[in-house]
Amino acid sequence: MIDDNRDRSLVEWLGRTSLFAGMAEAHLRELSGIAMVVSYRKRTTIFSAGDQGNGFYLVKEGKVKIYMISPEGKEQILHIFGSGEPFGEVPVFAGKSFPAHAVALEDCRLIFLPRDDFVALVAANPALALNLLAALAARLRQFTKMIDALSLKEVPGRLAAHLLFLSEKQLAGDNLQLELSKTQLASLLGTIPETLSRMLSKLQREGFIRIDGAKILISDRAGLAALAEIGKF
Amino acid sequence: MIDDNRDRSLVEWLGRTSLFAGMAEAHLRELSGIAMVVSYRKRTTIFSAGDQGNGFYLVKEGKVKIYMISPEGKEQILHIFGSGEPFGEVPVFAGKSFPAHAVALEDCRLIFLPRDDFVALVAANPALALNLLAALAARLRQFTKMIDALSLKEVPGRLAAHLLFLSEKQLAGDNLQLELSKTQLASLLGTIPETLSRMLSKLQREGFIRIDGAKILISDRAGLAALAEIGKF
DNA sequence: TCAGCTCTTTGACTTAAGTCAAAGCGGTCG
DNA sequence: CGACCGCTTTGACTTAAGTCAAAGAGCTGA
Repeated sequence: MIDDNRDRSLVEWLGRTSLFAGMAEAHLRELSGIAMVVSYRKRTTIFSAGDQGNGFYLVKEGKVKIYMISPEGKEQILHIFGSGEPFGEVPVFAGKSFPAHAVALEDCRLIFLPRDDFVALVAANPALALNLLAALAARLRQFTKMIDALSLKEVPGRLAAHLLFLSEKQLAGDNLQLELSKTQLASLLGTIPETLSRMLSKLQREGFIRIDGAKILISDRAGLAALAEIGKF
Repeated sequence: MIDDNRDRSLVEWLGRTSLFAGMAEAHLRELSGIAMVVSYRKRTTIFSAGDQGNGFYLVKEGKVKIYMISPEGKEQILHIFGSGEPFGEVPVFAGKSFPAHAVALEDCRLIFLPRDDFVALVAANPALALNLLAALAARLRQFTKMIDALSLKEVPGRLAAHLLFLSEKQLAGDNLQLELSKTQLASLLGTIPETLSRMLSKLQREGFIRIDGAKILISDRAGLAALAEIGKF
């Protein structure tokens, strides 16, 4: 679904994403030439683990969840991607298929960049290559933290770390807002809703936080930081 | 420690690594011009999490372990790298510091590539950039599997998957050889030696494998595959 | 060769977190 | 408005895996 009317604004938008920041106008035009804008309804599958990847995506509007599922149905969320973020690049550069599933968490508008055209563009454009390397390296760093958390920290530690991360990201002092349902947050933290619920109560009982639905107030930041650090009570 | 006498053979060796395969001779020469050969004794720290990364490494000889440690001392191994494999690239491209620790598992000879020189080379060399992208994407895929295993599979499932992986890698039919001490293997699988020992016995008792020290014979490949798939007994 | 390591195994026990079940709480859509 | 459906919470129970302790096994080097 190529939409010629929007080429101009698409070029501008692409230039503002971290992936394509700093690219010459001419290259951005080429890029927009190969880009396809596609839409997905909430809860629609974008791709599944094992699918062949013929290109990758950039979130224009909406939110996308990348996740894995065990045969018994337990879900582990790897990422939640929002506007401006790329996903699905692994098969483009490493070959093979997608290692995880992608689903639209909300109605989405995505930019799809077909593999071959895109690789040609990367080969001709060092700045783009370096931006991509930075993006993948940042994601490796994030996965490293996730492995660290899953393997070396208990649930309260992971939760504390996540709350501190959110508070930093939202720049709202000690107030923060959960951006996912508690069920989804549990899945992101590698646990289940019941356990998450108990741990949130526990953190409140011990005076670290104050819970009001999806709003949380950090009342003992230092304590929370200590908990995130050592990984357990 | 630049060793001019070895420039010729170094160029040839670099050209045979997957990272630099397919690069023009001229570029390989440039590369070897910025490369420093450094040696580390067994058990020596190469870098620690949090250290500034001024470049990255390529294993020439020996084995390197990349790992994290919890405050209580539990270790989680992320990778074991051998000859020809690069490590420590994350801070080169994503900025910031190393996310994990690196130690020499054996006496090692490493190639160190300083950041700035190397980035310039990447910018001038699309083939190199694409090789690097492939390497980082492959590592992301591997981490995805690791997160899947840690979060969605129990220890026997992870162990079964690892044994099948080893058997495939070693191309020795149903015979395989553990390449790490069982303590280190436990740390790679996200568990502890006692648990690993019990699970190996259990797999043997149930007829999946036959253990003889570090040699293991797969006696029920299909069963092991099923176990690796569903993740638990 | 044997003293002193580290690695591995086994046993008894503890514990974090998952399972199962049920009740409460909201929204929202006929 | 009210019935339904999904999300959340709570309680009782189970279980996988970690902890602690001790004994064996295997190497290594004096």
